[in-house]
Parts: sequence; C-alpha cells; structure tokens
Amino acid sequence: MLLSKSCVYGLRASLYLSSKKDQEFHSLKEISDELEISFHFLTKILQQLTAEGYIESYKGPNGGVRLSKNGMEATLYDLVIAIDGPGLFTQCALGLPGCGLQEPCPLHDSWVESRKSIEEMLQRMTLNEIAEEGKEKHFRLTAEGEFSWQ
Amino acid sequence: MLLSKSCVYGLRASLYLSSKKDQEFHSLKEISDELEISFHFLTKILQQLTAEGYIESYKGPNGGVRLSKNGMEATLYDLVIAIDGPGLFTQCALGLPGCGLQEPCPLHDSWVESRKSIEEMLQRMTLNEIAEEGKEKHFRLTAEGEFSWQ
DNA sequence: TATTAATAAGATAAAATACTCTTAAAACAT
DNA sequence: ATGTTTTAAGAGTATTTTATCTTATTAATA
Repeated sequence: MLLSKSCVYGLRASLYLSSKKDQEFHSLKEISDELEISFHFLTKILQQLTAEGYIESYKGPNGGVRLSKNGMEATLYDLVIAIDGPGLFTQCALGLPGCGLQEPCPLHDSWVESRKSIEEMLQRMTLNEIAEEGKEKHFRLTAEGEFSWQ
Repeated sequence: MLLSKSCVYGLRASLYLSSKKDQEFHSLKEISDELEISFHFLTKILQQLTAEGYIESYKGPNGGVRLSKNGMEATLYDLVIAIDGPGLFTQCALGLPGCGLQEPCPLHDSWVESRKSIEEMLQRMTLNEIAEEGKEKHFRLTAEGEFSWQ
C-alpha cells in the first residue's frame, strides 16, 4: 500500500473537516461515526496533526476539532509527511540506501518519475481548494458513499 | 512504503539471478550472502516465486535456484503481483471500496495516473532486458553497491 | 459548584509483517 | 549405502502497525 492506514484516516478526517465550510468544531465522535474509523485510533492520529499545527482542538462540551488556517492552506502532501514521514518521497523503490544518480538501482530513473507524479497528486491543491471542488463533484470520502459536501 | 520488504527482497533476488547469464543454479546461501538478506526469510519468498513458476529449484549438493524461461520473460510487475498481490494496482489511494469513475474520491483521477506510471515502471522491461541494460549501466542491487553484473 | 461532554495521553491488546529455528525431503558425491 | 549439501515446509519468535481500554484534563452549562 502507498499510504499507511493511519495516514489514510488522517487524510480522510482532514478532508471531512475541510468539507465543513463553517468554522465550527466537530467532535471526534461525529467524525469517527461518519467516516467509520475507530474513535480512539482516530484520536491518536488527529493529535499528531494538532501537534503539527494543521488542526485546532477545543476541549469540553461542544468541543472538537477544526482545521487551522495552516491546515486549510496545507496540501495532502504536508499531511502525509506529518503522519507517515518523508520516506515515500525520498527513499529508493528497492530500499537501497546508496541509490542515486551515480549508482542507480534498476528502478531509479522510473521511480523518480513515478514519485514526482505521486508528489504532484498530493501537492496539486490545498484542503481549501479540494473542498471547493468537492462541492461540485461530490467527492467520495466513505466506503458507502453516503457522505455529502456542504 | 510502496512495496513490502518481502517483495523488495524477491525482486532483488530475481534481478540477481537475471544478472547471471549462465543457466546454472545458484544456492540460496550465495544469494542471501551477496544481497545481505536473511537466508530463511529469502527461502520463503523464493518458494512463492517457485510455486508461481518464475523460478526453478534443484535440491541437493550443487543445487540452488535459477530463473525459469517464464521468469526470464517476466516483468517486475509480475513478481510484485506474485508476492504482494494486485492491491497496489487496483485499490483506491484512500482505500475506499466503491471509489471509481462515477463516485471518485478526491484523489481518484490523479491516482489512476500515478498508478499507471508505477505500472509502466514495473512493466517496461523483462528480467532478461533489465539484465542486458545492467551489464552496461552496472545497476545497484545492494546497499553498499559492491555487486557487479556479469 | 457539580455534572457532563469533550480532547489528551498512557497502557494494553490484537493483528499483520518480518524474521528465525527446526526438521524433513531430495539428490549428488564418495 | 552413507553422508553431505541443498531446498521445502512448518512452527515459533520479534517487531511494527493497528486498535482498544482506561484515566486524566479541560471547559461549558445547569
């Protein structure tokens, strides 16, 4: 798999938040229910994104999480780095430490290309921009697809 | 990571075998030593490739493994499918089962592109063809790079 | 101020992946 | 024939990832 489950959960939750145009806090219970992600597990992942400043949280009744200004301007690439680390974008496809232009593995050149393609996929738009497009195209965020962008 | 460790080990071992132009059997000990892969673990992985018909094995003294005719004409794509399964090439980047053209996730279109790029990387050449190129370009197959194509 | 609803954080458990060890089976060599 | 070298296969261990459970902390509201 390209991204870890943690990472995918983090992206989907962030996209969920971006889909809510209001600036309100949404509880983790709501998010985990809507996206069908384990509540406690999601908690952990969003704590990472909170620590990185992409998400703001508020405790107590009516508390929850929302995207920070930084978060709204962040790309999925930023979130992937925050959760999975930069490995996907820096490492050799065969995991060979010294691999590079001078002494490439058989996949090196092609992988640099493919990797760029993946980077572009994740960097093309900010969460805000994806949310805009989501309103038109009604992007899927759940398995069943019973989710609707506001 | 794109490919599992098992898969990477399997690819490297297959490339190693392809680099030996002779039709001789090479012992797993030799391969695991040269590529610095755990002997027993490599055994398991190559057994899968043997079961799939990409590798031929021979027991007893002077025994070992070599690429079958099928194996020499196989691409890295075939080997990845044999070890990791087809998931990488069929699944949604966000792991959403129903994702497709009609109800795409935010990454769908781009991911179809990136995925194609990865597929092309793995399908571009057969092991035989990579071996040819390897002789010219001395592709790296180890961390240290003290490996040489024959 | 007490209760309640929410996140934060740590400890634990389960599952998947990665790796190791042991024994069996095959086939060559002497 | 016997011993040795090799792959084959199964069981077992370790590590990492994923998931759950429990307790603490925060803040609104009644």
